[in-house]
Amino acid sequence: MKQMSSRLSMAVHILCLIGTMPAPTGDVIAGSVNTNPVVIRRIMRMLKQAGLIQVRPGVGGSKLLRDPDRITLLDVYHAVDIVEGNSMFGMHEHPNPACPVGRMIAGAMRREFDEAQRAMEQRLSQTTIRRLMDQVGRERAPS
Amino acid sequence: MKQMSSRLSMAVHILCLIGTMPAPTGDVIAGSVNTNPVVIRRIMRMLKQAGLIQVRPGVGGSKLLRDPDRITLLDVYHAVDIVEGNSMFGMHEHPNPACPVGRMIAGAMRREFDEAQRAMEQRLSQTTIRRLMDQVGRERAPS
DNA sequence: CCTTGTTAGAACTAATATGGTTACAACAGG
DNA sequence: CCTGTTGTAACCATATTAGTTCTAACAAGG
Repeated sequence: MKQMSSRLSMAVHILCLIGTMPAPTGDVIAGSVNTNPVVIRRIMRMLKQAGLIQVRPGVGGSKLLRDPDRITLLDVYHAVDIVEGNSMFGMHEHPNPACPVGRMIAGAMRREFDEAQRAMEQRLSQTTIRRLMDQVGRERAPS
Repeated sequence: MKQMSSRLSMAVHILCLIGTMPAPTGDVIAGSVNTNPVVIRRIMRMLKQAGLIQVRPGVGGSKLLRDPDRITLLDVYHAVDIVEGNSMFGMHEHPNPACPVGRMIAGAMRREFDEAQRAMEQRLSQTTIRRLMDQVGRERAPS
């Protein structure tokens, strides 16, 4: 299976940077993430639309619109990793309705997949950007 | 984000069919899943390699190699939905080591993503093929 | 032996998502 | 006005996916 887009990890990286540095520009962020500034801008637009950050056009610089204690990985996930229909599990769409198994299997599977996804999202919602910022700071100290 | 491959849902469908019908051929299965037989064979090869089913070449027909009580959705997931490095969360690969955040963020995120994935897999491991077969049978009865 | 129905799999295609890149417009402050 | 920045469209190379065509191998019945 294909991995999830790395947009989520880049977005978390971006938020941690904005929470740590004073108003970094897109180019500075791109330098830390190590990618093209346009890629950063694309993701920052999604974070903006989700109400997580504010960006000053023209003059540059961005800041968090919410306390990092109140931004969870699930918030970021929803902001940047939108899946059609909100279900990450792809399903074959036209099982044969003439077959009893074909007719009933889709609904039964959907329920199980939804539960599995809910478990993942519940875990993501328990980690905040603050927590990651703290980890970065702590590991940095001993040097 | 792109949805996961529908191989997982097709594989579950296949296993439920094999557990329900007596030795269905690939074409019959393809009829119920409503796709090309080669797609079915591709998935069945993975299920074979995982030791979940046995297929009789030439003469046709397949059967489960394990009691459906002992096949979980996680088993099927592992059989067909292999992700490189076993991590479903893609991460940007070269954060700038010259930046404190860039240097430390990858490990911190990896831990959180792994936990989220574990939560999902744990939930998948709690549902068996038998359970889905039963649901199909039960819902079919009232007709 | 040979016909038939099947599994096995290589090779190819169209559609789609993705990260990256270039180019240019809009904007704000000195 | 000049400069550095954000905003965005357009395009590209790559990879995954489900699907398709085609051919070979195989096993059983006649």
